[in-house]
Amino acid sequence: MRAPLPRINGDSRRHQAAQILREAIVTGQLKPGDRLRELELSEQLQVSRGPLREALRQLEQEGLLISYPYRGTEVLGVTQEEIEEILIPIRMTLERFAVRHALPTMGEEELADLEGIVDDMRRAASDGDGRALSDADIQFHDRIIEQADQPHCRQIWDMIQPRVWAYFRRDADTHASLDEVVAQHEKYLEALRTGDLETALAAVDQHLTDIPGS
Amino acid sequence: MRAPLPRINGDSRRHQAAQILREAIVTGQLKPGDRLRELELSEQLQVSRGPLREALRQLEQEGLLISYPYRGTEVLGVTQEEIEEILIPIRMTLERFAVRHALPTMGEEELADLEGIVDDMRRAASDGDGRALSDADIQFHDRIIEQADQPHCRQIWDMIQPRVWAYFRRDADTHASLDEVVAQHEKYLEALRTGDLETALAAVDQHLTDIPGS
DNA sequence: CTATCGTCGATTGTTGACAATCGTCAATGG
DNA sequence: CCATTGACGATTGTCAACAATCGACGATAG
Repeated sequence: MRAPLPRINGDSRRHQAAQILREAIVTGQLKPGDRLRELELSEQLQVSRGPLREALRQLEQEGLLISYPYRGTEVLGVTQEEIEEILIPIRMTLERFAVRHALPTMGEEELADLEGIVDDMRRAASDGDGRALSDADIQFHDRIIEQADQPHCRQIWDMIQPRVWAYFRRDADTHASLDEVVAQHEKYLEALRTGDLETALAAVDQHLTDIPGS
Repeated sequence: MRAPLPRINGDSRRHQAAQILREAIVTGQLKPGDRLRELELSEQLQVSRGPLREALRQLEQEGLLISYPYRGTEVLGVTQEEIEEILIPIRMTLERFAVRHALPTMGEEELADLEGIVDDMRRAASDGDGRALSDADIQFHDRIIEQADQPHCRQIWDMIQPRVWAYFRRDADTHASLDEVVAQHEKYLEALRTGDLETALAAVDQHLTDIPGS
């Protein structure tokens, strides 16, 4: 038994549609207040309305859309206050929990994976590619959540993360400098390497306090 | 213009199906590990598979179900650790935020509404009706969240609350006494009546610390 | 002129049939 | 006897047609 080769296309149409729409909202192609019509979308995405509707419901639960019965679905915004007072604190709760569970199970292999992601971040930063940096950033934290292997933690994470991501990509151009983001993750990873829980948790707190969007 | 008379049946079939299944899971009629088949459910609920699937996706996002592609959907449990380390802290974040927003907008009318719910709780407690007490409890907190009128807060609340509810109704019979629950809410309501933010927030903290499930 | 009511187009809600995928188990070959 | 493979039944994934509902507009009565 070995790891399966990369799947041809393991994602259901629902999943694909959700991903495309999420991307469009997060990158600002779809702006808060824009109305979405199911028929139009299903034609553009080459997906029937069945799976599309399920995708819309999912994005609704992710806080990116809001729908009104018989009257359509529209893109929902997030305020800075909601980000700071709700979403970031929840992220902190989740990531602290995740680290507590992930840390004991992290061997050299897992740490090397994270190091690889940080390498990607370094490349992206030196290329000035904010988009690639952001992707790697998300991947870094995703990996930690994944490693914790706690279904509810993972599930709530998937619910919270898109809102934060959307906010920082469309409403807040005032990012930390690219290099700063890389440096922060290097520090975070180093704390994980010590294997000491308190050190790691302190790194989580500092990381999310300094650059809350990443 | 007056408030519309109670709707004949304003809920879509998706909503109805979701509500029935949520209730069944929360009350323990459906237990963790039980497998759900779409065709069977759609026959029992008299709903076609389309809306049913959307309902299943919603309950999946609420953390009550988990589904595996082409292999079915099953009821998901919650561990005590997840409740204590993730769900209760998140509830605390949400309810503190909600109180901060709701308090300034609470007039005599809103406080009287809450008082009415507490009356219901008193009745339920003296009847020994734990189910009615639980319903009123949820309604009490729902009302506060509603009053805050913050879409993301409300939306995440709806995501978190069913898990907590399910846990305390099926896994933890060790409740506080019925009268204790009533007394706690009386104290909470009184703190809201003062109109002082710090007093109210302290009440939230104490409330969720003492009887975290309510 | 104004308010009410009926009609209509647009859009979402629902359905049942069809297609794709998975796990199982028996047949086959070594 | 064991491993591999192929076919089968069960179940979910997808689709396109049909029904229900909403908001808007214009006709009509006062």
